[in-house]
Parts: sequence; C-alpha cells; structure tokens
Amino acid sequence: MSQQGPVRTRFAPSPTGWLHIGGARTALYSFLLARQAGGQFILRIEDTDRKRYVPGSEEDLMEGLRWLGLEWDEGPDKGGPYGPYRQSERKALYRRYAEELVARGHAYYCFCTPERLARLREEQRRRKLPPRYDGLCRRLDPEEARRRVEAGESHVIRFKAPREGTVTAHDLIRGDITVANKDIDDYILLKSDGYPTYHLAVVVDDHLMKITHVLRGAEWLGTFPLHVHLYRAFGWPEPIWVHLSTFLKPSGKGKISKRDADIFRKDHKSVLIRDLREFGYLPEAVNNWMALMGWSYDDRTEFFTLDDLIEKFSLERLKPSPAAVNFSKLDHFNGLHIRALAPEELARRLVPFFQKAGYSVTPEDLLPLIPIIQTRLTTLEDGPQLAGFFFQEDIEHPEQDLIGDKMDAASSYQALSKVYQRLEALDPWTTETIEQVLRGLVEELGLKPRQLFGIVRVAVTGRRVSPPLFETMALLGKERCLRWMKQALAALERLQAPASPS
RNA sequence: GCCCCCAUCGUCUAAGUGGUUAGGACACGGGCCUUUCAAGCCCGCGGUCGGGGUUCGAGUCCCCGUGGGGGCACCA
Repeated sequence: MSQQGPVRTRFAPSPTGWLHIGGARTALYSFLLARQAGGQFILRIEDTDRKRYVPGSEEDLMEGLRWLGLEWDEGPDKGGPYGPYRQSERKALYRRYAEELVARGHAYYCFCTPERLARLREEQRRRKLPPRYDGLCRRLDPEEARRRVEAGESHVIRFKAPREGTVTAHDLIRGDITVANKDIDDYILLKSDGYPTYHLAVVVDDHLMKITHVLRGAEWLGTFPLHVHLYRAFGWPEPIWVHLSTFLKPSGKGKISKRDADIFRKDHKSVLIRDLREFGYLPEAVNNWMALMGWSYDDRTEFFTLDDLIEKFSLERLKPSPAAVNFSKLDHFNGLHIRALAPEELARRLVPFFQKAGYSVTPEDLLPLIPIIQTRLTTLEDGPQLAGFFFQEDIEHPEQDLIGDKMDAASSYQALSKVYQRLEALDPWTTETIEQVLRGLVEELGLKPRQLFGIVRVAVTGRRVSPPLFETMALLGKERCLRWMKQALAALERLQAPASPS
C-alpha cells in the first residue's frame, strides 16, 4: 500500500458526452470500493478541453450517477475539503506544478508551433517512424527559455522523459508492466492556453485529493508508465492502479462505435445510461449487469442488489480481458429485479411509462394490476403495452382474431353470444364466478378451453396476448366487458355476412 | 511502422498456491405446467485459439505463433 488513510476513490469524467456503461461501470466499482471501506467517493469533472465541452453533459453525468444510486461524497455541486472539483476552476494550480517540474529538471519549455509538430509527424509517418517529439526545445538553454517565456512567447511545458532504462508500473489486475523509457514521448503537460493536459491534471488532482485507488479504463494503460514517471518526478506516493477492461460490441468483435450505438437504440437497447432509464430498465438491473462484466463473485451467484455489491465486491476478482456487452442478459436481470420489487414500488415506477403512453394513472390505479403483470414485464416500457387497455374507454377488435382456433365466424359468434348472456346475468362479478361460468360453458359448448377463452380474450382486451383472462375481466369490470363483447359480437356478425357491394 | 494489454461454450464467467466426468448464467432447442403470453421447473446443445516446451500430471507455468483490443494530439 502506497498511501495510508481512508480509502478514497473518484470518478473523473470529462463533460464531452453522455454517461455510458463504460464510465458508469468505472463509477460503480469506485463507489463500491469506497463504500465497503467506509471511505469517500469523489466526483471530479475533467473539463480542461474547452473545445470539446458538450453543454448539458455535466448534468447528464450527475443525473445518471444519481439514478444508479452512486451518490458521491465530494463533488462540484456539493463541495468538499479538496475542492474545487472542476478542473477548469483549478487552472492556476497546474501551472505551479508544471513549473515545479521544470525547476527540478523533469520538464522543459517548448516553443514549437502546432504547424511544425504537424510537419514533424507527417515526416515521421512517411518514414514509418513512430510519431514522437524530436526534442528540439529540450536542448534549449534553460535560461534562454525562461527569458522567452517571460517575454510572453507562446509555449507549452513538456515532460522530459528519460532516454534510457525502463519503468515498471504496477497494475493491480495485470501485475507489473515494464516499458522502455525510449518509447515514452515528451508529452505535453501544460498547453499553450495554460490548461493542463490529462496527464498533468490527473496526477496533480489525484494526489491533492488524496485518492488511494485509481480505477479507470484500460485505454489509459498506454500512458500509465508516464503517469508513474510523474509521480516519481514529484516525489509523491503512488495510488493503487486499477485499469478496467474495455467493453466490446455484442458480437465480441471490436469496440462499440457510434454507428453500433445508433443501431442498438432502434431496438431500445443502448449503452447510454439516460437511454436505459428511458427504455424502462431499472437502475438495480443496470448495476447488476454492469458489475458482472469484468467481475464475478463465485461460480453461481449472479443476482446482486447495490447493497450486496457493496458487501461482496472485491478488486481481486476483477478480470483483465475485454467483455462483450450482452443486452439479452440485461433483459434477464431487468426481469429478475422487476419481480423482486414490492408491488407498491413497481406500481410507482410504472407510472411515468403509462403517462408517456398517454394514460394518466396513479400508483393506486396500477396497484391492482401488479399481481397479473409483474412476471410478464421485461422492461417498465412493457407495462402500457401489456395493460394499457385497462385505462381505455374503448378498444379496437382485430376482427380476424375474434375467430376461435379451428373455428369459423358463425361458431365463434354463437359461442361468444352465449358467454355474453351468461355473464350479463352474473352476480357477483369476481375472478372466481367468471371462471366458473366460462369453464362451464367450455363443457357445455364442447369446445377446448383455448378456443373459447381465446375468443373472449380478444373480445375483452382486443389482443391475442393478455394477462390471465379471469383476473383481467374481474379488474375490467362487468360494464366494460359486456360493452366490448357486444362490439365484438357486432364485428363477428359482419364477418358472417360480408356486406355486398352497394 | 512502433508500444502496451488480453485469450475457457455464441456471450458473461467459475475452476484460491498445476491434481476427478472443465461448473454456473444468458441465449438457443426440447419437455412439464397451462386459457394466451410470461414466470417457474426439468432435460439437451455447446468451450480451454494453435504449436512447442516444463512436469508423473497443464485451462492453470514458460516460449513462439495467431486472433482481438487499446494507444502513438497543445483530446480525455
């Protein structure tokens, strides 16, 4: 362990887009680690590139994290002892640290223009050389460089990477990673606009904020040794480094592109947290799903609540290999967590989805339906689709569907009118009495249950697929059942005697 | 072109320091239940990337291939 004190982790996104499962999973693990150790989870916004700032993304990040239940202890909106937590508000700080590195001989001023650097890279590309800074300004006399800086000349500060030897960086899940120093470029630490690059900012802030475990995506593995160099140049103790595996597209072939993401969305699948929320996924399910991509508890346990995860998560069981996202597994987890919800809670969560579909309902309206729809939902979005007719004054009857299995319009009409007569006289109107009547009629009419119930189902719901029939009818009420059956009978009548052309 | 990482069923994964028929989940196929659709239960299909080593013994350790991923910006 390189640092002592409480466990402190952070999620440090840049506000350049919407929160996606890659970032959210990093946040989740970081949150879990802090919570289980009784430490702090920090949110830090890395907005040092003003050109790439996407308005609204910071809000999206926070809303997404809160929706998932990953509340932070310190962050831009709530402050904390090591603030500010937005890098653009810490700008002055970075220059000081960059200058310190120059003073210690670990960095230098560079006056090369972007144009010269572009030409240099082009030249190197042509000669099939690795693109790298050629060290022109590294050879400048420090005194002269300082004079030029003081004269106001545009410049950056670069890291003076050692030219010989190797560095060994230790990643918790991969072990030691050793690279030759000659393969490390003289990275820019401070840009000409005075903002730091990621490399400087992340090191300075993680140190100042006393971060003990750095969890981040595997895309940082390449510059990981540079960061280790920086810690050593500053003389700071390193945090524990954990580079999380990347996510691949469902086929396992390649990472997820913007185009892939658009294709998923058409099918109401998405890698964006805001979409998953909108598409009717539960935060519980999303967390469960994300947690298991790259981590496992044992050889059988798969259902986890956030509290379970706080208790059971461990860095030791993280995997280094990339994982393909599996949306059918998300569906599976969503069904599991929907079924685990208390009826009142499910009713409450379903409300916005019914409202969006045009049904103005309250949780109380929905509650009686829960017992018959809970096992039938994959997403909350399925709610109105499955049970919207409960809140309609009228329904449509697809006429052909009113004809029973292996029957014709005439016999279906006969059967349904019999049902109508008996139910009209039924009192009281309950699941049990309805079932009694209908089962009696099955017998009496010599039909199969599926034939008669099928006809009635379409008559009273307008659909071939519905929640269980008797419960549905009881909930619908006698008046609507009779009215809709009457309409169905009229439709069957029309089918028997097709209107002759007039 | 250079550097780094990874490798068990289609997919997510288990098999602490090498030791039985490589286990579970999703998906898929079949069955049970059954008024539809689900849920639930049962059964099945299916895997250690290839080649060399080390060893009595390799999914597990080493090397080489191959495949995949990431990086090589005054972006993060």
